[in-house]
Amino acid sequence: MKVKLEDIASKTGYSIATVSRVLSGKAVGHSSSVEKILIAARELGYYANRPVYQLDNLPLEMALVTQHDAEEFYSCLYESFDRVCSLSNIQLSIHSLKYSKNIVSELILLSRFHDGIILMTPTLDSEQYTKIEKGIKAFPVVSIAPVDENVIQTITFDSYQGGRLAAKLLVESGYKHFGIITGPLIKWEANLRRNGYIDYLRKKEFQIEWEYHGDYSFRAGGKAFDNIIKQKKLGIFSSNDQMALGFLHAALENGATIPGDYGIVGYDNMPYSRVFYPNLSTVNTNLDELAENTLDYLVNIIKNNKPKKVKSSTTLLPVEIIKRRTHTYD
Amino acid sequence: MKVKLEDIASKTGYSIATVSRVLSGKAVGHSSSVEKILIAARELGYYANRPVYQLDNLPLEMALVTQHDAEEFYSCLYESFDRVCSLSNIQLSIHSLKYSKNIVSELILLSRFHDGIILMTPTLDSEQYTKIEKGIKAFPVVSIAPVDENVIQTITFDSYQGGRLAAKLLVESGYKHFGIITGPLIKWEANLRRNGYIDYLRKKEFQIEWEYHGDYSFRAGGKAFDNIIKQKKLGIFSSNDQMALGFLHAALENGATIPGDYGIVGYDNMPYSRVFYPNLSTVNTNLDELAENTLDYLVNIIKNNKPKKVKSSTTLLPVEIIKRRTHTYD
DNA sequence: ATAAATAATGCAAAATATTTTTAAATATCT
DNA sequence: AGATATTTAAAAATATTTTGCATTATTTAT
Repeated sequence: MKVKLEDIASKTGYSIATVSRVLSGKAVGHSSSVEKILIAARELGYYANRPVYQLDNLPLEMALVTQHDAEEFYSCLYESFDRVCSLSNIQLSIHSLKYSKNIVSELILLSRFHDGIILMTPTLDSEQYTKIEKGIKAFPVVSIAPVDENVIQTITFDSYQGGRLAAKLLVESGYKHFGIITGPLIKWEANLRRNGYIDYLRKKEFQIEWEYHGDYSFRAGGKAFDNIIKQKKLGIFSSNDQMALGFLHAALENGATIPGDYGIVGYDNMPYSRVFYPNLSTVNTNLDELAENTLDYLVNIIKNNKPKKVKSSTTLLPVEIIKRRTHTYD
Repeated sequence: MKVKLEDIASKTGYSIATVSRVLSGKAVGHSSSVEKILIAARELGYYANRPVYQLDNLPLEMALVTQHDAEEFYSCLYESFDRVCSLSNIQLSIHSLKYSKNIVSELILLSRFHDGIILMTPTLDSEQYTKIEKGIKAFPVVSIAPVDENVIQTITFDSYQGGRLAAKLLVESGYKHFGIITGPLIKWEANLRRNGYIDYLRKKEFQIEWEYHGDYSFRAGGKAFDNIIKQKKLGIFSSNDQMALGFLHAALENGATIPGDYGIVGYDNMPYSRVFYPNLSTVNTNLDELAENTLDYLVNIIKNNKPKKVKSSTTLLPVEIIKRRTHTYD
């Protein structure tokens, strides 16, 4: 059912005339009724054929769009966004487009019912982002996954630096031979992490001697171990914690010792990496910071009604290395 | 901006008149235009002031409402629902009301923009469910968390039976003394799991000698260990895997052996419980089955336009025990 | 404390916006 | 070719929003 002024009137107890005046910004003073009516209109999901007069403290509605997987990472990501939103009077909804046939048209639909969209869709390339950008025009969007070209405003972690830090830690620990378990290379951040790792090693005149392409799953970590070269003491960087733990698990099951036979550094610093035995050394990303930055950016665009910049830019949030038990060269 | 027939007309290329006839169900034959127009209306989010004529294969929009936490469980739950929805032409969105001040009014808002709602809000009591029921009237809703009284149609796992199965396993393994790490007792399923456990033990003329009230977090499991009675060989049931793993972790860190000093059985059969060392014995819940049952129920109500039953009922899905490494009496 | 000014509100008429219907044109099928 | 189905443009019917005016409430000035 369509929402009418009548609905807002009966919800608030004012007349239709008053509601009309408030919504069109023609109310003279600033009685509490203005706020009441505007909030009620929001709550009921009122859509007029002209922009409705807005107040600063009205709740915003944001959509977090992902390609969901049964990984701890997503729980943590959602938890951060949920909490940060609750502190900023933002209503968050989460939408997975993992199985979507037509991402652009779904995003356009989402843009009708939200004030802003946060994209966490790492498999999209710049061509698809361009289509999205065209489809939703001036609508406030920000991506929290890196892209190959700068089509959409992006706020994301410095994956390249993360790869470098992992390499640095393993080199400084004393490793001379190196391997990597990558994420799916269709995801741009998996490439960045890999490049950072390889580039640092190259600068130190090392190179990777073993590489396994995983899919971020625990199981892939185990498969990586089945595939490992057994002759050398390898320092290994895994593109996420889950694969690192899978590797660790398989290694221990098969009688290998870590650290000792292998050193391993993960990425994400997920809760379980702290408690899995031996505790995983990893690259920490501060999801709260990501959520705060992202939401601040969107809120700023929305409230100040700024047009989006013509040239999009990328903000890289710093990551840090967490030294635990699995990186040393014993 | 409000969606008008004109928008649908220009999107589909038909005239406003045709769109009007299709939407009001007055189209005579069944040309492909009927479907095209109805789908476009859906995609654009058209809301009329009268019910719009529906087709069987139109996508439905469902809201999964949770009280989100950074636990693996939620990733798994969402993954199941996301996958099952994609197979049934359902658009899923996820909403956390963890920090919501007014759950009822938010659900009413959600009901305006969705065809059905799935509630996973274990902290609500029957009084609050009654308010929800009244607020959304005949709108299709189903709860996947148990409630103390049957206010809303519920499809959930047999938590009580899960507690019984855990007790049975520990008794059959040879334990004579028992403990429990409960979930937050404000959540009804935590009570059911506890009751099932205690009732089975009582029937076998045992009783719990140690109890710790946790909050489902990993950390709570560790705290439970700090609190444990050290004199006896205890069989312990933890209300979820995460606390069981926290207990296990703390036990190993402190030199206890499991199984040996303690036997422990978890609940949920989360991915990590399979790989944590020693592998956790636990109660398995089939989330896919839950998603399928829940969505089937809602789709049936929506498509057949059935009025909801006056008396709500509860469907309990069976759970099964998974015997791994932590329940034996060595 | 009282009068004057200003603000808030509702009713109902007027103005708009949106949808439905009518009548005619065009396409498709037999 | 004739019958039927589909579609449209424009008129008619509805629905929704805005506005003028009167009334009441609140604030400000004296």
